[in-house]
Amino acid sequence: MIKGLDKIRISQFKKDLSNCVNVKEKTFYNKELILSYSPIKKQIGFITYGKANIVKTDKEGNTTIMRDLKENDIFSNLFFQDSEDEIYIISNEETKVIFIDYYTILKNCPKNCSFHNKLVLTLFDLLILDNKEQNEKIELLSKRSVEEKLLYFLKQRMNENHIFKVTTSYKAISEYLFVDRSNLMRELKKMEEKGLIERKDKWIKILDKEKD
Amino acid sequence: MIKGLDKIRISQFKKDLSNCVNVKEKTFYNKELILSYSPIKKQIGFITYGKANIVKTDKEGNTTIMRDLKENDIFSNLFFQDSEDEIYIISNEETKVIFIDYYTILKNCPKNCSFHNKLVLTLFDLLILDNKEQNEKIELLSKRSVEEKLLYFLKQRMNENHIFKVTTSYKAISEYLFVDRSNLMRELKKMEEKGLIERKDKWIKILDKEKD
DNA sequence: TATTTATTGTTGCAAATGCAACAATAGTTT
DNA sequence: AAACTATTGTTGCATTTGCAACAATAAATA
Repeated sequence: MIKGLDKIRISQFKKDLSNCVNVKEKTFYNKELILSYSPIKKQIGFITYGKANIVKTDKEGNTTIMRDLKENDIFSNLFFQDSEDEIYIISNEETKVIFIDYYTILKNCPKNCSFHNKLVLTLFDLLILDNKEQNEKIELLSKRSVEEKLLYFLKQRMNENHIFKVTTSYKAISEYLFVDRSNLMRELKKMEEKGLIERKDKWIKILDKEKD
Repeated sequence: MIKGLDKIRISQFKKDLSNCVNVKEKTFYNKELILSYSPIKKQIGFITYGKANIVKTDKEGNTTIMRDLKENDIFSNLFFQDSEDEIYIISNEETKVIFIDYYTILKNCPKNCSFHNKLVLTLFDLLILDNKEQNEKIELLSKRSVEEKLLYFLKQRMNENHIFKVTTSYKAISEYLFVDRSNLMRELKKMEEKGLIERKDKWIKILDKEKD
């Protein structure tokens, strides 16, 4: 899960955080607004528990899921562009988040504590991780067909037994892939006929046909 | 151009860099390999001059342009996933790059200099900027039609007079948008007929029809 | 439990897209 | 200048896609 950062370091990070800067952990329930764009209040959030989505709403009111966020993921309204579309972070279930004010990171620690530097370095690592995940999404969206998008998505998320369980909904997946839902269903059927996948309700087994 | 970081800070950053850690500025000419994926040598690059592309090549040999990079942009092989596809950074013209070894940033500065902390903070800011640009690319790719993709792309890059000059080629743009080139040309013609744009060779004028 | 709401599954159809193939230019090299 | 190469412009066509509309389930709520 966390490749670049080990768990010990993460848990130490959480402890250091409260030592060093003023942080508050907040709990959100399903479908609550965690953070939205703000040109003034720049915050970094760190998910300690649960799941959330970065959701975009354009001026016509169409919403799309930009990113999936999970435990140990970092996010910030710093990342959002000043745009016509509105971007929110919405909890997907009970979610706990630590908020860190951006400017308290930038300025030197008032307590001059040794944590501060470490804090920045860890945030740095987390940012790099986030960057990687964004790259992944760009790769996903670079796929030309729904089949390719879906296969990439599934392979990225399947377990050791090549099984992926739809925990959200097919609707949510279609939004994440930016494709039409009904077409996604049609494509799923085609892929099953082709022998690329097997499907039972919300379980999808990816049959690795691609050996070269 | 650089919104979050002012120019003074960037130029100070460059000076500090050479004071603090071992850096080398390298010059690349057109279409040279600047950086590729490496699980061992983790480097961060900072473009001081010129333009470059992040280019992906899949196992079938299809190449696509993942990102555009320009002066003051940051990049790193840290951002790349361990994947079947190969990712390179290629210069697009004469390009100067400062390389910083990732691990020299993480460990404390041997000289214990005050620059070190500032260095990390600036890198932090640059990473956030990069993150924003990635978000922009995700937004671009989230558009469903070629017309929408193209309009988003053009509006993002047009000057005050609503003019965009194709400095690279239409081919390169089609690769950047992950769409078929011939279709892009067709779409350009349609958009001209619709009165959305005006076009003369490599100049495109975006006519802002969208007033609500 | 009955009712309401959300999701899933299906299909016809028009529109958009990618592909292939080729001509016309523009740009480069010999 | 001639030859070569890369880019641009065009088109027909098969395929893919999104849209709309509706039925069948499943899930949530009264």
